[in-house]
Amino acid sequence: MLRTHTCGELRNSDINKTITLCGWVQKRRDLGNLTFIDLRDRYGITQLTFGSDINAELLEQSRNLNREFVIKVTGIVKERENKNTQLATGEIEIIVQKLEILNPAILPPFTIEDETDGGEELRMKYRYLDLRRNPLKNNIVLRHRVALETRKYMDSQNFLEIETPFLIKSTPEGARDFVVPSRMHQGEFYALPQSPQTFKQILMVAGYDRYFQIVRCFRDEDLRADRQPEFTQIDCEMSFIERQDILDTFEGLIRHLFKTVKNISLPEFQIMPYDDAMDFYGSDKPDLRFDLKFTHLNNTLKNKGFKVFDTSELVVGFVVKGKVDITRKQLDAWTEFVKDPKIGASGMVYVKYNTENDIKSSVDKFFTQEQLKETLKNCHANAGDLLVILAGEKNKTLKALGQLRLHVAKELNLVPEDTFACLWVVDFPLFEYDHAENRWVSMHHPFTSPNSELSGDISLVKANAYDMVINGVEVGGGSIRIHNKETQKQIFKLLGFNEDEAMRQFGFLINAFEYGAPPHGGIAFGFDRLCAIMTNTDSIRDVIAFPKNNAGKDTMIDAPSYINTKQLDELNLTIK
RNA sequence: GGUCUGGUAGUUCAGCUGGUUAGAAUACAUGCCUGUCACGCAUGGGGUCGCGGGUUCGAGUCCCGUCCAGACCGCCA
Repeated sequence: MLRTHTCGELRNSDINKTITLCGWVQKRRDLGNLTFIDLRDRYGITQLTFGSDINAELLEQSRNLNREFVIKVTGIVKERENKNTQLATGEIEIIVQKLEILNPAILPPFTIEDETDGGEELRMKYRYLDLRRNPLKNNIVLRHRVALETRKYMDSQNFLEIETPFLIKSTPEGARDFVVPSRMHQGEFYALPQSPQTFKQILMVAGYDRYFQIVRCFRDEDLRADRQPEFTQIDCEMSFIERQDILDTFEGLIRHLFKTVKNISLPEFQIMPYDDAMDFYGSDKPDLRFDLKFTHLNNTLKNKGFKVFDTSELVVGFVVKGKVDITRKQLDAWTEFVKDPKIGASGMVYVKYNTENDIKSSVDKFFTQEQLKETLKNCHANAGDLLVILAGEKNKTLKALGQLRLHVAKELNLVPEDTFACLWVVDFPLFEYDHAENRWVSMHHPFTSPNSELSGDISLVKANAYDMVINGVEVGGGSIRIHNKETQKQIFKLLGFNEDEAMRQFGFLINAFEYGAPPHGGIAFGFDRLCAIMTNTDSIRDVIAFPKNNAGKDTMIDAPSYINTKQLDELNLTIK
């Protein structure tokens, strides 16, 4: 060992000890005949002191120490004349007796500080420097602890962590696969798994009735702040269970993680049907940290002579408490927001509940004070509250109002910090219609079991599926699976697979089910998203050591990149 | 595939309706300084204004194209 201690651990109790530290030069403060150096490692910062009255030669050498030099010092721990309460080691300093430069460093392109001056692009290219910074380091440490506590909890619940292959078979359903050409079987390709879905179900058939894995998954789709081409899931599956067992087990996991990692005791999770989530929050992943719950207003506002409402399938709104004095300018901005083509509403109506006898709205011409008052009463509004209303085609309007709800909450600072609103959303539709492909597709995946018979209007069939939502982010989702061959065939048929095709793609699973498949179900958590929520960051890049950028590139190693002709020849591939 | 925003010193940015030698902060270098911890003070170096084309007497600024980055839509069973 080159060192006796780390830069984060020396305290008053260590005074007069001779110690050796290694680390990076964070900062030099040169006062002439006295120089201070902040020495940094993973554990913290310790101040080194060089003085002309201690050792003039060393003082001279200390002047050569620039930012990010890697050095080793031996010295005596002394109590500081001026203590620094900001620093864990702020009561002591090291009077250096011996200095060794282990490695000099060139000037870093941005400052290695909590508040760095570096932009995103530079920080990605020099990720090893970015990772030296506390905010990122703390995230990486938290991620480790979340993984560790996940394993502890899952083990305590009798789950086995079992690895599944990365080189598997491509299936056209769902997201695009990353493919890997096979050299030994030219013209054939492996696919990287989008999830270990089929393998974990086969493990259930194999009798490993409680499986989990912290596993990398791959999807070749466009990226977002919360989407990476490779990402990590906590993938889980259980046999001989019902939905409630899954909800209990994994609410337990999340509760354990928040307790052990953040010392937060989460309240009990709400269970909300998908239809309610859409009807009252306009989202299948409602953010329940704030209210702004919708009220449906067809009864009070439709067929009263206002054409826009009368011709709309749905009139719906939400109350913003105490915001009656909001400016016209802001209301106009909200209107513009919902009229944006990607939101898609055609306008916004507001009602200002000034006092009992003074109600002002943008539709005063069409409604009486009494009608407006009744509407406000319906919404449980009080004097001083503001009501905003959208109208139009039902699903579109609900989603638009849901977007406005998030926008308003953010703009008016209605989102409390350090709060975690967790819920289960259940009873999703089993299918949704893909207008681009003109066919029904699974909303979750084709192994999800239905809640009812597969007859009649299949758009009404609910899935035995569930999502866990925290602060408006879908952190996990799963379902009770189909373990019955006939149901599975029926689903494939409804999805437009012919039997040959289904057998070619999923024959191994269908065959396995014939050898005694237990009733089973599972869930997968987005590990990166979970860590992002626990660290209060918006981008999962901040909790991944080496993420890809917006375009799916790793700018540090410069990937993806071209391969040479020899490699292409071996694979019998040509680039067009 | 699309929409929007941005690209100016090592870095983060300012630079108005086009008009002298493109600025600030910070970083860096040199000098001074014995209690700093965002140390201080003084001095100094540092620019292909992303790239290409166009308009103009004149372009960092306007127009077209292109590249790069970020956010979003599509997409993500």
